[in-house]
Amino acid sequence: MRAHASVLHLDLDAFFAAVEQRDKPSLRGKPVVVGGVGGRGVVSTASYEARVYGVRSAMSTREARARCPHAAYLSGRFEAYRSTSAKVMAVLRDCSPLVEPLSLDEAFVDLAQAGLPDLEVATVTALAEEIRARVREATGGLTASVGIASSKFLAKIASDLRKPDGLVVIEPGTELALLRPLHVSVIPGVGPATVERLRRAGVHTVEELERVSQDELVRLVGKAQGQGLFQLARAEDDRPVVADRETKSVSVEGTYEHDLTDRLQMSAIVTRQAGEVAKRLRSSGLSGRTVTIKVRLYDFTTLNRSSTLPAPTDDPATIARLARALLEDLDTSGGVRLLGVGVSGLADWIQEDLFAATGEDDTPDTGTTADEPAPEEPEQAGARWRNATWAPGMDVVHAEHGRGWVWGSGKGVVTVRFETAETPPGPVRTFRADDPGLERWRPPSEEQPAEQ
DNA sequence: TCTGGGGTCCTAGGACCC
DNA sequence: TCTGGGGTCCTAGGACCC
Repeated sequence: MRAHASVLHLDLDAFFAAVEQRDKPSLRGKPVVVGGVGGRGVVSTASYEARVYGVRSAMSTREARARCPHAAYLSGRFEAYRSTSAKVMAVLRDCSPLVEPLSLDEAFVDLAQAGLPDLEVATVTALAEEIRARVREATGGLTASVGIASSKFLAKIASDLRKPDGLVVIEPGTELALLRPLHVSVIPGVGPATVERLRRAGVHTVEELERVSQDELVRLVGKAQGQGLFQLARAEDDRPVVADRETKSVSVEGTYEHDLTDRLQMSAIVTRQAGEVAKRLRSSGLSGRTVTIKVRLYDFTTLNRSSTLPAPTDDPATIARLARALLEDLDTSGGVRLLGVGVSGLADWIQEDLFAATGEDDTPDTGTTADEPAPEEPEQAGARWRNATWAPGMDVVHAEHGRGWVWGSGKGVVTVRFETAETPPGPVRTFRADDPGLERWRPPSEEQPAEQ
């Protein structure tokens, strides 16, 4: 917690719906619901006119239609939201270099970096009003709610207190008085499951939370969350505003109007999704080692299966093969309502960079000869199959080879075998890592069926 | 024919290594 | 022929956020 109220949190009001009303004047003043419009859709954003009828985010669109049949139901135009968001973020970055976007419609701004003459309440209030006016101007009339306080935690709570189109500055020294009477659910990270656990322990308000020992909180909700709650209940929060947070994963998923039962169709879907993930990875200059599929069964049971490669990839065929192989191992006979593919373990370098760094000599430069024991850490360049991703220091090789994969492992030795997504692994062969035969090895590809 | 899509973070168990 | 402790990586699931 800082001595001054110098953390600002900005939240655009009913953002997606507000963009639609801005761009389509006939929708202004009327209930607008943005979200999935199909039979299994949910509400993403409801305009304030729709909220009057009890329509809320995350509600099924079916229920929203029952509550407010005359609303306009729109599936959303994310390009418009992205470009509008970019204008808002530009306004914020113009005020302070330290801006942390949380989503398209939310961001923290560190006012201690804004170059203000001081951080008194009157000064930051004037800046906040200026920001709100500039956001309105830059976006063609969108309103924002702003909170300013001595920490991220309190700034976020403050921006929620006077929605929509509100501004709340929590004066330093008054934080606990404001916080104590509030319900624990105002604390970010406290959702339905945590509310229920705390309720059973007789805890409803922040004031009651403050009376629980740290050990007891850890027992109730786990180590990380328990320690976090113990601090937040005392308004203790020193988390810095962080610009440029790195992407950790990229994923694509889809829920289908009717449960899927056809394995071939599912296979085709994850192949397409893998392609979309790869495209987005490439457009961001990213690649990742772990491929995950997500499968939601007919009964809403959700399964994740993942597999980690020895080196990052952004190759659609590699991601698709792995995703299909993971799908093969699941029993989907009861029907599948959702399928998804994701890549995590991201690096901002890709295979080619790794390769370039390890050298491309035709003859691996190794200090060992054939009759010396293999070194613990092989120093020669990796095997050079097409798209190979093995390099010195790595203990597994993974490479694309013709119509299948080569897998192998070892320290000083490399064990290789050939497989495709559709066939079991072929015979195993072992080479010393510096054996030139490794370079010449070819899979028994003629025996392998072609990939679909 | 309840229950999206894109994310982040945490927990827990097992494998493996030293 | 008994039995460690710590650290890291991987996998699976769950809570939560917008």
